[in-house]
Amino acid sequence: MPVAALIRRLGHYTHLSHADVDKLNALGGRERHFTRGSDIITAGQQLNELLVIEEGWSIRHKTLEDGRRQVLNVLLPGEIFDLQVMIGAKSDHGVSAVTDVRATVFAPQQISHLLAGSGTLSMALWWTQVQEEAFLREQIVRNGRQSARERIGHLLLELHRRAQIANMAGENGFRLPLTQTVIADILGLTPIHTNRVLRGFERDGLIERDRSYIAFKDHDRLAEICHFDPAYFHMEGIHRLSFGEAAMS
Amino acid sequence: MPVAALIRRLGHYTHLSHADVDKLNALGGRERHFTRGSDIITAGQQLNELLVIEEGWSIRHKTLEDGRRQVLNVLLPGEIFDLQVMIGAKSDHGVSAVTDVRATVFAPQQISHLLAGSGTLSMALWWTQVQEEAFLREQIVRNGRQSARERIGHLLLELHRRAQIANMAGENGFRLPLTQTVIADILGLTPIHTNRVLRGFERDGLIERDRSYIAFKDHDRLAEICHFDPAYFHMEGIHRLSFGEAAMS
DNA sequence: CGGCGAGTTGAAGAGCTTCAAGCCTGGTGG
DNA sequence: CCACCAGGCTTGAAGCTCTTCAACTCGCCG
Repeated sequence: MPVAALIRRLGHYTHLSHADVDKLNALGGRERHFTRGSDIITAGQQLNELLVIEEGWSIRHKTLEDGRRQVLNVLLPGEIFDLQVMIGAKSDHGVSAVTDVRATVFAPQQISHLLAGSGTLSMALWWTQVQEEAFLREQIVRNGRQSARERIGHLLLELHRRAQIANMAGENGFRLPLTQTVIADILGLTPIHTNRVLRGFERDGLIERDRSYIAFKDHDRLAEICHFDPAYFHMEGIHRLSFGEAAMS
Repeated sequence: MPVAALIRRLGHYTHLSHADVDKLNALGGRERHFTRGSDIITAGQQLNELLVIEEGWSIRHKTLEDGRRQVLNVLLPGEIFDLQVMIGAKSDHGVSAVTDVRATVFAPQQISHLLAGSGTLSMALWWTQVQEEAFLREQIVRNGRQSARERIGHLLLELHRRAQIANMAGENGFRLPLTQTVIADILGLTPIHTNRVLRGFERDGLIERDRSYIAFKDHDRLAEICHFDPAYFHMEGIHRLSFGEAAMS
């Protein structure tokens, strides 16, 4: 099952037929491993293969000459089918593994054929793109107009939900293998301040932490404080098959 | 020429054959006008038509319950072919006209057929998506890790370049019909501070302003101060036709 | 047992916001 | 033709959030 994580993710919002699942599994693809801290994609690199994360956490990021780093998004299993590959562009940002990562690598042509061959799968893959773009937009709103407290709470709630979709989280808690420095780089803050806010959440009885594990003690109140509304996840499913129909015709 | 702006934009990075241009023009599409300040797309709206801006400036934006607004991106002529439409999703953000806007409206099926029918056009349209996603990413880095001064300069340089691509700007200046409040909402700042920084740029001889016109007096120095590197525009052109080939097969 | 990466805490200060008020410009109506 | 109004721009002063600098602690692995 080289793309089990992708199949699981797609299954959360659409029904894949056995035939579709078979097509995905038949893709084959090469398995690759990345160790904690290593680069999966380097900024400026010519993209000629397509990657799907199977296991582990990674981040898209960009660094200024003076060393300031901004994390663009966190990548979980089932994610990272990148449009940039489809036009053979150079990557404008890097991707790094924050834990050990297992991924499956495809040739872009394999995906092209998939898109041309199944309406449902085409839609499903466009949906993954729509969702990732939505995460980027939410990141802009969060970092642009929310306070440090709101940002950190909002991020925790988003990652918890995404971890659930990837089958990596329970009802009220999850393992978050990101250092406070990485969290700060996601949110445009300093690690020091990130630390203070997290401790504040604990003091206020909103969360509990044990090593990398985060437990929500009052999920609803936290969601209210942070204005967390997961509508941007676009989980409502597909409503039209416009592109798929055309691709099949 | 209902899609002249789109054709112009695509021509900046790839060569469209006469046949391709004819196909684009044959799309027809319905012309729509929006007055300054009106909504083009409302957050939560079910998307069932596809829009290309022909003339005027607009913004993607999202507003929190308490009124704080964040602008996600600025849209110029030739832009806004939105993946969300292709899967019939509800929009997770609004789009508003900041000047009077003229746009062309298509049915998603028209674009589907286009994608299935021409490799070059498919690639060209994917490229527009790649570029828009790159603008979002750059927005995250800018707002997350740059100072107010850097952000404002960087934004001015980006918009100038994009205005050039849309044939709306000269070598060293352009008309920027955004109020300082909108600029502040793009950059996650207050209009007051935005004003102070702009005046500071004038005092330092970096720019001159006359009503909505911005002139760069020392473009290179400003670009250096703001770490502006337009690599993220992805203007280097297309290197592979993987998707297009498949779509044509 | 020593060292390293990550987390924690304190104190001082910078950058940006908030509140408040005045000004300028273009458009409107008497 | 000009008074007036509204929206946007400008400036000042005070204050808060977050950063910066510095030091110490904790847990883990060799």
